[in-house]
Amino acid sequence: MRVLVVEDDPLHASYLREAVRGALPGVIDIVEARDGMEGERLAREPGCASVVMDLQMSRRTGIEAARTIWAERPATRILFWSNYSDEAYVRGISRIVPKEAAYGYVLKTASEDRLKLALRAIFLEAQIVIDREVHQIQHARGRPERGLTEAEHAVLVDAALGLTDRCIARRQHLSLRSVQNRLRGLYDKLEVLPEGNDLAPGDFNQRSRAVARALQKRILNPQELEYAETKLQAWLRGDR
Amino acid sequence: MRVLVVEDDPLHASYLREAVRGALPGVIDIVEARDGMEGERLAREPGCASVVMDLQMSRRTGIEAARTIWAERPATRILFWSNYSDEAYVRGISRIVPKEAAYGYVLKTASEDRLKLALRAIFLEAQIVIDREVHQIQHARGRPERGLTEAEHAVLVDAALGLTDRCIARRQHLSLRSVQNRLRGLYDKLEVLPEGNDLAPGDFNQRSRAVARALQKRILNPQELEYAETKLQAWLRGDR
DNA sequence: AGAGGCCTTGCGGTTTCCCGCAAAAGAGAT
DNA sequence: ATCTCTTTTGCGGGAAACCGCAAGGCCTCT
Repeated sequence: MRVLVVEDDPLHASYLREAVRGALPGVIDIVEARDGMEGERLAREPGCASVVMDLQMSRRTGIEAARTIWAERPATRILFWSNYSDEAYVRGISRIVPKEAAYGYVLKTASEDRLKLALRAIFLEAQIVIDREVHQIQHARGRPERGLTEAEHAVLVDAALGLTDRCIARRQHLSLRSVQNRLRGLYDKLEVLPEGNDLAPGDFNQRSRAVARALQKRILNPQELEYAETKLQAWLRGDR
Repeated sequence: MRVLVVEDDPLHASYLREAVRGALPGVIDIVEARDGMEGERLAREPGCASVVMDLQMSRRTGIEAARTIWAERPATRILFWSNYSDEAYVRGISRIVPKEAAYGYVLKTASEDRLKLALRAIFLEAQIVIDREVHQIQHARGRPERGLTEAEHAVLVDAALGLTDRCIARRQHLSLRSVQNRLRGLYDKLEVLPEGNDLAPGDFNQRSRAVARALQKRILNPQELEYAETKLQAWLRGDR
């Protein structure tokens, strides 16, 4: 059995290496990559069906790497090992995970035992393992009152990138008014206006405020926006 | 001699501990804090004039902790040890460092020797040590054509928080038109409109686009915005 | 003092955003 | 089928953002 470790921090990488050796005695060799780009490349080597992946790396995010890995070989088992449980990450992952894949999401704050348990469950038993803190975010997204719809999220991202209502409408195949309606809903859900009383009616530009709130609430994060930006550039050139 | 280590990642903390012991044989004891809050408290202990500080911690940023530490005892020597060299960090630090303080900024990608050298230079010799990569950003800020003025930066932050032009004007003690002028300058410097040709004239909301670009260029980061948000809330309640 | 720069401010006009109102178009339940 | 509930779309208007133009203030240099 071969395991690929994708992690840019050398200290964390060596810690992971020890944990993998301890948890999985059957491992023959451990391959390491220091960013998503390299990880994608090494994942193409034969017999590399088990990956431990850090999110938040410099050159290429773990989510982007996982996207291409799963696109090429959907049966690959990936354990995401991250500092944070931002909704942005959770949403990004749950959008790309294929039905046939086993995967996991373990926080770096977890104990070594939890990590080893997850390694065995995912790579040996093909189970799904999600830290509770992460799972709660996943769960909240399902409820309509909490969390954002996929559609709302898409509009939010476009607004955060700095597109006008009209351009968002073209991109999402909606009318101008519908985009504004979606935004209106976002302003409510993100609690753009200060609670209850309106001491400061004209103090907030709701559009920009919504983006700020989404960043505060970890619904958006800069890495996600960076990825969305490259897709936007492609769209601006190609389609329109 | 006593050294305070403020670092939320246990792996990095133990690495730091070893480096401090190796570089400074005269160290009697090493105190550790796992976030900025705890760091501020422990820094008040007597004889704690040397601090190694991570930026980017969960509960309270390293910059915030450094601000209060230096406000209370400006002679404290602080070595910032960070993953990134974002302009947002560099700007934040250079705003709060007192004249009489020795300090340093070393990236986590630096070798162990570089780290040890910096520890000795700052804590024993009271020198200033800045990694080259960080220093280049500091330098670019001085030039007027590159980088943003303090005034422009303040307006940018307010806009990113979602304030209207009018509200920014009140906050910065400017006229409405001046705020719009500053924003206009920002739109140029941040290259809000796609280069040269204007294929898409009405596609961008420049205000939101400017924030997105600033995040991409690491001129703003979410932690900084979070701090600015608390200051904004205080201002909204108190002054106005 | 005068000239040239830069920053600030005001005026006026166009565009975009924001939103109430209401009609049309599904989706689902009884 | 009809009756709801939700979503989408259009219309219209008030507020904010965006920007060219120009007048005044403050600085430096000669």
